Amino acid sequence: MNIFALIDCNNFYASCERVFDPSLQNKPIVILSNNDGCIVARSNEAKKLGIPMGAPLYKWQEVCKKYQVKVFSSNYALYGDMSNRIMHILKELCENIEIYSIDEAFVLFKAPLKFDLYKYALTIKQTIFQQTGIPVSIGLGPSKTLAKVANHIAKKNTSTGVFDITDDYIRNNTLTYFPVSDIWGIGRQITKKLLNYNITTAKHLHDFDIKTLRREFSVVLEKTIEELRGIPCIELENITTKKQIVSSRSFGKTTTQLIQVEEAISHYTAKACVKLRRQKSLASGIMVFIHTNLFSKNKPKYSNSASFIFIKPTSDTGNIISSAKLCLKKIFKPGFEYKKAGIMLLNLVPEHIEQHDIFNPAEDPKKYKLMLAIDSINASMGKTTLFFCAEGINQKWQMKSLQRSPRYTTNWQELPIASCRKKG
DNA sequence: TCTGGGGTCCTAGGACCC
DNA sequence: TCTGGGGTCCTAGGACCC
Repeated sequence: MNIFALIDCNNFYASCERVFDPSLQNKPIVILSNNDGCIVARSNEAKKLGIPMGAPLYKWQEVCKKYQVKVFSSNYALYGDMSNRIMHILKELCENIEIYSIDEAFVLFKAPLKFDLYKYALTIKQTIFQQTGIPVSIGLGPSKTLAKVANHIAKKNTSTGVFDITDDYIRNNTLTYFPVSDIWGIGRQITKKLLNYNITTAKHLHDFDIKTLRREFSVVLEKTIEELRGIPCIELENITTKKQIVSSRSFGKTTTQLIQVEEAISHYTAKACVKLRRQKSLASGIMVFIHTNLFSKNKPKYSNSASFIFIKPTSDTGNIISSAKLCLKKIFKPGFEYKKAGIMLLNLVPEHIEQHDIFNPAEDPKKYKLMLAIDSINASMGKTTLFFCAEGINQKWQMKSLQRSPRYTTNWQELPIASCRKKG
């Protein structure tokens, strides 16, 4: 039997902060979303205080003060770099790996297995901790969904941080106590609907007549049930080319000025184009959206979007920014206080498939080379070394990030300093 | 004062065709 | 009095994930 493993970092963002500041050990930590708005990650100590995931910081400000919770802005330069290091180690230790998110990866161990998988999982865990300082948990099972379940258990109920759910007896036992809402793919809406069938645990779902549920729900739930039964339906994916690329942000401060929204849109477009070229794709179109603060009770609300289809797929930042600006002009209405804007690159196609004909000659190769040159300069000398004028210089709309820790691993000025003091 | 950002997949329903 | 039916393609929106 093939076995899936899910390797998941424990409280990843909080753990990253701790690696470089050991005084944070055993202290409650929370990490904020972009713009310092919501709490998006918590250490175990913070979870114990009852601080929920996704809560706006201002609602928990007092609790944070009272219990001296350390509050950080998100530091993606640091988290991304730590993630790369961990995935690199995994690739050295395992053959078939799918990077699922910044802090998670699936590994497929193909039958016949020639070694003790449980022991090997312990080795993986120890190696990652030794080389990066990040603790991980590992779940093992015959399907991805079961590996996820096992990972949950590994995090909460084991001393080793590894749990294997492959054995039938262990699986049955575990599913009996596992809430249906904790299953991968079962969200709030489906949990609510399942309650009508008295399904509250993973075991209930595992045992229920699959055809009945198929009629009421979608094929997605059907697959989940099969997976709980140990029949893998969700394969390991190793392609990481995106089908669309989104770049959007809330502004640090609202703005009524077209020029500022234009700068922001241009900046987001430039960022998305870098990603586009990195995965060697071309975009067939762009969608631009803007809106005011949709939570505000007393101010006028407005939101709108517009899209533009290119004559032929492209990855040229200059051209795409011009199209983005055209879209923005169509939907921008003066007098509103804009809070957020963003763009989406649509229908991405691989570079090499691009069809040329006499009416649509290939993109100017010089322009393409220029783009690659800009990308490589920015990659080696810092993201903002070269940028398009349209992105603006003041960038008054830039997000808030007041409590970011140093970018310990990616910025020369912010490297951690080791000092030794002489005794006596 | 203060409410994230970036993705995927599936389905229903409309438009259109013969 | 009676107003087809089947197929495809596209899009918007919902649900989920981290």
